[in-house]
Amino acid sequence: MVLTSYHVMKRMSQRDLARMLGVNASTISRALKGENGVSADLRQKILQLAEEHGYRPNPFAMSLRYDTTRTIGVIVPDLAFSHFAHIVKHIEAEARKAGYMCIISDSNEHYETEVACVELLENLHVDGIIMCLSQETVDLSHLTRLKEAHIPVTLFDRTAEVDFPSVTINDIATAKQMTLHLIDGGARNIAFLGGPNHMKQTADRKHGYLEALRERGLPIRKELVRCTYATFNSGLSDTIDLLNLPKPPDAILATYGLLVGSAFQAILSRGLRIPEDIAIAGYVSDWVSEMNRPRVTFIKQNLREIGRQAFRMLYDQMEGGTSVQQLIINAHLEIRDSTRKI
Amino acid sequence: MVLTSYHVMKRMSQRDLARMLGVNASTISRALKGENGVSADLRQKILQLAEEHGYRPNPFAMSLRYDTTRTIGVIVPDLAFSHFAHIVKHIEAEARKAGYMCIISDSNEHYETEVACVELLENLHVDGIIMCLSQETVDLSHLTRLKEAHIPVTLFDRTAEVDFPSVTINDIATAKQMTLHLIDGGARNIAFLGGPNHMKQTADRKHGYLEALRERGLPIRKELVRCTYATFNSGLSDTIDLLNLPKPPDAILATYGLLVGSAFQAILSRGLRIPEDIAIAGYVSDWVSEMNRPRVTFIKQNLREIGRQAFRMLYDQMEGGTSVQQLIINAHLEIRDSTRKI
DNA sequence: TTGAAAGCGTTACCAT
DNA sequence: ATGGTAACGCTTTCAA
Repeated sequence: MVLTSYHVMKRMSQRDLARMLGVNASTISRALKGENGVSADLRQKILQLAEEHGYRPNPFAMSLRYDTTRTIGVIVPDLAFSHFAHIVKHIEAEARKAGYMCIISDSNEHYETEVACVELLENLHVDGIIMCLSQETVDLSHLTRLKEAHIPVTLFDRTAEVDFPSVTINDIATAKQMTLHLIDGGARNIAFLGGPNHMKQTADRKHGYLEALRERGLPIRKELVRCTYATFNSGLSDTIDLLNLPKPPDAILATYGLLVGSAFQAILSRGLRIPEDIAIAGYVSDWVSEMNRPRVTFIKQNLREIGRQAFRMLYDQMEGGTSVQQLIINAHLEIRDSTRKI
Repeated sequence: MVLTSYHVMKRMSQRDLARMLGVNASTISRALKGENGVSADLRQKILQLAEEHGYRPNPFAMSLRYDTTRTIGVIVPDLAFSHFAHIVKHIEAEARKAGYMCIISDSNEHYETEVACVELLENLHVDGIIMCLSQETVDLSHLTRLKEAHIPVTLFDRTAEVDFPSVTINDIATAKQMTLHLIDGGARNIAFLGGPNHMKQTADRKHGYLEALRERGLPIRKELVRCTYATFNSGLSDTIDLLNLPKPPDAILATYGLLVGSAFQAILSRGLRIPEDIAIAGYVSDWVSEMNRPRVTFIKQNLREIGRQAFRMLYDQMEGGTSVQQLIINAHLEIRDSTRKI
């Protein structure tokens, strides 16, 4: 076997300790677990010996016995995005506090990869999975399979229509707020850059956008609504298309950090000014907004809370709770320079 | 294809399959592993039954037997940084290709947390660990302990003086390049913002900075060199201090993305212009440079290659190779607007 | 070609 | 208070 060559020293097992002391393994187990049924004397000796030899329990023996791993899986569409990285960071911190380890996987926004990740995690017998769906994901059979196998799942950000516990922000309301803000700032032709239409998140945000237009009595210009599989390049060409329209938009609402980036690039490289010629608002993180010039008007999300709650919801299920709930964490508009005509 | 109702109850084990077919478990094992010693007939039946019932090997039984987990640990100082998130993403991708899962932990730049992470991973019997040291880490006993336990380790970015395989960029050369670029752009009083002095990375970058000054015959102004535990706030106050000097710097070289951010904020909020009043260059990712206005002159690192190579080096060790090597991946200067006087 | 049994580390149960 | 044994899932002898 590959491993044996460098694992020269073997770990101390309870059985080893038992042999050393000439007692039975079950006695060692009792002593180590702090159960009664061991004389104070013997327990003392056992604990000391274990300490001396650096005894560590073997988690695989435990997993094998109890079919629980105290490990959860986390699947994100793209770990390189600051948004997801932040959330993962907080999931990990929360999980560690509760004694769980995290296996992080990256679907790269691809359905096939996502399915493969789920399968791997399933094989690993993780106790539960927290995930954000890829943009490509339409078929949810990998999720329903998890449900059938009684493996707890919690979704965040991008959820499904099927019933799964989920943590999201108030997408409709925030998109509406942002759109109203743009309108009140003088915008009359607001473009909407979103992900694919099948995503509930996109649908919700578009809903909010349309509601705002309706509320202010503005016409819906279909050619200003761009919902496709979102990449930096798709955002770039969509924005260029928009700028080439006979009547180009005077504001852009981008539902995805990536799209804000490409919109910025397309606009600035054409020599237009933000916000004087065209305003931009979008769903980016505080940090991205801050680093950008002009600073981007954005929806401030509590990423720590999203991560924490996602883990808590998963934890509740792992502990036996079964109630399906949708948790909505309120986010709100933060106005910066990209929509403020100076 | 019928992995439904059976999945609901319990996982299929080889023993279960054996009972169903009225054969011995060892026969199932042989058949499933493609070993000879099973009639073609029986093997066929076994494979089909396994398929039908969605049999999946139990990794814990394997781990228990072989003391190998096909899991590696990854520890970063802050997953929320785009730099680390990118590297982790590529480590994960490479590991998955090789059939390894990743346990990601975040030390939050704290020594205690880092030690705790190492301990957890050790207990989990990961086959190896890839890590970037926290800023606080001076004592390396947790690493030498891993070495003694024959658990392969590979460091990246921030390495130690002790002999561990590592992947870094050419820190001295890139810092020198950047400094020369600033000088050649007219800067005469270049400040250096770094991490703590005990970090080899900081030492190397400072080395390159000083070498450039020497080469161009510029005096070293000690009050312009700020090396402390780097946080956004420390960077902020350091920059403010620098700006308050009787003879403030006309350029800043920041060795850490965070410090670039705080320097930007301090400078801009004082109403100074970049690069007209003060130039900035630093170690940020392409993406951060691009999002920023003005775009930041930076050292372009191949984060994918760093992640890939870090995993390869760990893999080699896990496969039995023992050679300690230091791999240096060349990065280079990318000039943008933050140092270009227009 | 197939079966039986032991062992990996741990614990629950029953016996002493 | 302690020992013995079986069990978790799988593989590896060795025996039939």
